[in-house]
Amino acid sequence: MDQDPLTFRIFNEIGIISQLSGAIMTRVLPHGLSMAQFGVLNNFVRLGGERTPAGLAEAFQVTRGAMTNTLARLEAQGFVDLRADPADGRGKIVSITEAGRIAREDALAALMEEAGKFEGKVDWAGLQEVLPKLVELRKILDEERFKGE
Amino acid sequence: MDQDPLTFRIFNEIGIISQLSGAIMTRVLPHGLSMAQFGVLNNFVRLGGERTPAGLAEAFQVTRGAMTNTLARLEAQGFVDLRADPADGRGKIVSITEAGRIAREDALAALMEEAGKFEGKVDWAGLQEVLPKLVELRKILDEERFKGE
DNA sequence: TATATATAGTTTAACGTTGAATTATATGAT
DNA sequence: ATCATATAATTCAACGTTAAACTATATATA
Repeated sequence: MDQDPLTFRIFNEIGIISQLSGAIMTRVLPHGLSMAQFGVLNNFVRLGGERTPAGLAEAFQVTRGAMTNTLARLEAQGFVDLRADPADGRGKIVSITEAGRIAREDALAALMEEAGKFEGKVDWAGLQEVLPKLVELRKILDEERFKGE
Repeated sequence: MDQDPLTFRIFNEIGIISQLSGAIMTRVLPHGLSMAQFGVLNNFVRLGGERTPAGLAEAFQVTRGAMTNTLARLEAQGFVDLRADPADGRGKIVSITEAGRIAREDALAALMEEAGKFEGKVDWAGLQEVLPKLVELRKILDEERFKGE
């Protein structure tokens, strides 16, 4: 691993961290919520208002098919509400339900508690410096997505 | 997103980068190789010798079921060879084939060429500082995996 | 107004993964 | 030597994802 070029090592570490953190979070989340589902609920609570499936898909960098799936599961659990868009026959409008707010609250608490276990172990100050560089890298990769279109 | 706690923002960026970089690499890889498959071939070339499926699974932080799947696909393409371990009736021994070496060579070239497109755009010097912090974070998450066992 | 093109959402097959169950073999304790 | 336990590998169902095909509706152009 040590002789791999920097690029690979970075992406390799990022891939593993993504997998491990996702596994930990999923294990901790209540109400059978996946990270994708929690993300949607959290987005609704933080930003308020309503969304279209297409808007959510774009916000989470995910295909519309994936968002259809996530929303269907959230709806089945009663955590979001889907209704036809009166202004656009093709569209739907998504909103969070009261049960969804509660689930999100519980989930946030569980994630925070889990994060607490890493306090002291992890150099958060160091990671604070890392964040902007990750953001920059993400934006560059993101631009590349639309090059050939 | 800006009001999420640092933890979430870090893991969120990492998750997106993982997804985007994986998509780009998969698109670029020749011979129908997935990243998982390339990783195995690359490991063989860099480190030489032979491996057991269990050893590979551990090295790549993946379940044995996943490695069984990856190896089956590599074997079907003729890129690795699987044979019974003469010293252990349960085990198998995996080795890379000549076709596997060639595929790995092609894949590495393709990945390098793609990486070249990001030269200049990405602040690699800055990312060099990021790497050790990612490694540290990964190790801590990794330890947590075995806590309750 | 008719027609072409774009967009919203869903569906489907395939992928790589997990976790749990299963089979086969090894190892260790009594 | 037997029996319990551990380990190697595989299989299976489920998940979340993608890409592509599809249906339905909107929009723009000729």
